[in-house]
Amino acid sequence: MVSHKSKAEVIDLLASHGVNPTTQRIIVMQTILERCAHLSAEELYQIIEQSPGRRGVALATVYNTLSLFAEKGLVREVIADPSRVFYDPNTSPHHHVYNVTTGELIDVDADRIKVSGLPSLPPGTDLEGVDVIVRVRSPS
Amino acid sequence: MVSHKSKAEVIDLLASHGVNPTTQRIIVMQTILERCAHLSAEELYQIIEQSPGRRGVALATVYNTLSLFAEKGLVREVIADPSRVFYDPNTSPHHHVYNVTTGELIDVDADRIKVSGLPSLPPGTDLEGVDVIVRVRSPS
DNA sequence: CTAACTGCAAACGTTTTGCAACTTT
DNA sequence: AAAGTTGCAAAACGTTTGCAGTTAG
Repeated sequence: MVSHKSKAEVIDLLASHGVNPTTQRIIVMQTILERCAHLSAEELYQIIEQSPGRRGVALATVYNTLSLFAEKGLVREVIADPSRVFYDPNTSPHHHVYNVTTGELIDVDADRIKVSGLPSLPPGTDLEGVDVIVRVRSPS
Repeated sequence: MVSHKSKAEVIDLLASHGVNPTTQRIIVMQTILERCAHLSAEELYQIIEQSPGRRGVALATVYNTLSLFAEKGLVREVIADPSRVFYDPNTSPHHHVYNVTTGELIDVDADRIKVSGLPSLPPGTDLEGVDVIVRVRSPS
C-alpha cells in the first residue's frame, strides 16, 4: 500500500479532511506519503529541505502542519519515545513495535493483536483510542 | 498496597537492586513511594523541595536518580504524553488509562486487559515489554 | 481586499551535561 | 587518597509562539 499519489490526489485528500491545500501542506503530505514511514517533524523537515523543487518549508511550518494533520485525522501521532513524536501516515487502526535501541518503529495490523478486558472509562470521558506498543531491544 | 516503608526498608530495596543508597536516592524513593502516583521528575522535585527535612536534592539529581531507578527496575517510565515522562513506582505488569485533557494517568491491572496475537519479534531483538495506553478525553 | 497562511527568530519547558565540590571507605 | 555521588548553572533538545510579511480566494 505504498501510496504514490499525484499532486491532485493529495489536494483532494487534504480538502476532504477540511484542510486548505496550500503549497507547503501539499509538500508535507506528499513527502510523508512517499516515505510511508514513521518520521519525526525534524526528519521530515530534513527530507523536504533536500528534495529539489520542494525547498521553502520552514521547520515551524512542518511542526504546525503535522499537528494540524493529526488533528484532522490525516496522520497519527505515535508517542513511543519521550524525545520525539513520530507521525504515521497509516491512519487505519494498528499498533506498533518499537525498538528502543535503534529507534525503529514498525506497524502491526490491528486485527493481528487483540485487546480485551478494557476497563470501563472514567465517568465523563470519551474513548480516544487504544495504543499498544511492543517494546523490543537489540542486545549490544 | 500503599507502601509506607521505613527508611531501613527503602535502603534495603535500593541495595537489593544494586543501587547505592545515598541520602538523595533514599529521599527520592521515599517520596515516590509515599505519593504512590504517577509523577514527572519536575513534580517530584517540587514535592521534595516542600517537604520539611528533605530539602537539598537538586533538580538534576532528581532526573538522574529517576533515570537510574528506571534502569535498575525500581520504577517504570510511562511514556503517554510527549511533553513529559511519568515515573510509576508500581513495577508489576499493568497498563494505563491516560486522560489527554487533564493529564491524569490511571493504573489498570495487567490481568484485567488481555493482549493476544502479538507479532513475532524482529530477528535479533528481545522483548522488553508491552505497553497498553487507553487514551480518553474529557469533553469541553 | 481580506482572511488565511507562512517564515523567521525568539521563547519555552523538559531533560542532560560538565565540572568542581563533597562525601564515603 | 580514591571512587562514587552531588549541586549548580549552562547547554541542548524538540517544540511552540508572536508577529510581520506573503499568499490566495
